Amino acid sequence: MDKINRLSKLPVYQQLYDIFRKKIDNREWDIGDMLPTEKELMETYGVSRNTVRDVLDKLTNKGLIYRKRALGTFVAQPTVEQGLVRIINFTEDMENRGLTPSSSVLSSKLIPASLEIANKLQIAEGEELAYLRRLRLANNEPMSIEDSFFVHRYCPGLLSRHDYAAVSLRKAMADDYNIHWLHASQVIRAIAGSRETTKLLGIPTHSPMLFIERISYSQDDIPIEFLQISYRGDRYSLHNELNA
Amino acid sequence: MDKINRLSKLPVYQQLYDIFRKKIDNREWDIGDMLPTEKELMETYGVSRNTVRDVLDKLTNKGLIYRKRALGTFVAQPTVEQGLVRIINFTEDMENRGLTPSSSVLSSKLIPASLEIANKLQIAEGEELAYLRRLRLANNEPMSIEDSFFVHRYCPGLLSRHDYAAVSLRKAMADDYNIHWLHASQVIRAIAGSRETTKLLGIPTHSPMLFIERISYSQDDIPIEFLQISYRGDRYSLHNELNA
DNA sequence: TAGTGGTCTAGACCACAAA
DNA sequence: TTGTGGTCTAGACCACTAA
Repeated sequence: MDKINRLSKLPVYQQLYDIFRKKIDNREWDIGDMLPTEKELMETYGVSRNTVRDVLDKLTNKGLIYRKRALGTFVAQPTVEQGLVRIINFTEDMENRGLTPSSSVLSSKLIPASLEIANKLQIAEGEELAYLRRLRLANNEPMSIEDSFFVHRYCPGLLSRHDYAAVSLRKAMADDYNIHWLHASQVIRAIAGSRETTKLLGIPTHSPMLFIERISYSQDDIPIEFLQISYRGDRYSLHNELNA
Repeated sequence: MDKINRLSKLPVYQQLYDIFRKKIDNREWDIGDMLPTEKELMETYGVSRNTVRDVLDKLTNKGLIYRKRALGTFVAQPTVEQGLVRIINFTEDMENRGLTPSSSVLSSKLIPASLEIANKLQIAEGEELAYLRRLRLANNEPMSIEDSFFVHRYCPGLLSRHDYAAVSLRKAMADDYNIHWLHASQVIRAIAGSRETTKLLGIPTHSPMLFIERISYSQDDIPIEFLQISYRGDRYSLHNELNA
């Protein structure tokens, strides 16, 4: 049973957020279920209504729950558009789309940073980068080519630690180097696929591709990874919701 | 001078939000400026601190302001990524990018809904649509082709009311039919430009294009407009921020 | 030390949906 | 009518930054 620890350094609302978040992830509160009323939550956790509401507001903003006046608070259907809001990896992305992901490593080596990449990662030209090129598949059909560039100084030996056809880079960064992504900045474009890329994906030369470039920042707000993804235009699209 | 009207049907926080929003838009509170302290805002508008904070929280979530503990609250730099979060029109989008927008109308007529469009707009196949095709330019260079389809029943006579090379459709819908966009749902893809589209844009046939399809909903949550935009891949890209 | 935002409490009354 | 979430108040103490 989760309780609020008044002696913890974490604020009450943060602890409560984590508790609720876990219940939703566990399906203890399942999709469509009504949460306990605000009054019940106050009593269960011994906090004031404003604190409960503060937490529910945050979960509402994240799209995890929704409220119906006079009816209650409910667990929301997970949205599919998170690839444009939350950092998710290829595996999670494909599973959201009901596809089975797999990968193969095409290249894995240390290289010096080009001027362009050095600028994006705020490092010196020529600094050592860990470079990984992977082919991504969905239901065993090629979906995209991913080129990852890591500042090697922050994750020495990264490339030889795991087989990245099976292990997620995100997990390796977290477990081995205690680096967690805080946020990322990305640009989305349409390009004509290069001869090399289209050949790897088994599509005609110059086929249109959705091209994403992303810079990811660690919890200390340091840019660590530069990522280029070329998605097949015929298989991949992005969805999102806009507000007024 | 803006005051809170206690007799208004609008809640206090909503009025306060509108007041603050207007001050930011007017540059009365300019970018980087420190806002009055929470205490001052309480006194100026005669509301409690929680209400002030509630409003500042909402503005923070929208990215319009940011807070620095012990220092104050400040007006944020406008972000350029709003095209992936907020509904904005071509004019606003180009101005955000520092470009000068212009338009020309290529076609304007009533047509029956195809099955595909009828499904997206939740109407019967063959129902009358107002169709408008426009060429969009930035700094007098072609940027995109926009095809708009409106359910004509909700905006009879739309096409003959204004010259849509100059007047925004959004403004016409609001002023003439009292229809305001509540939200929209869109899909982003990379496609090869058709012979017709590329010719209109003055680029090689089959050039890659960023293709956006959007369904926009009125304040009553009724789908009113279906929009297809083909952006030149060499001139247009989307930026956004992701969180963990 | 003074002043800021960050967190939290204990109440109050209102608006809406369902029985 | 009952019970829900929506709005609002008045206060308290804490944590951080700058002088």
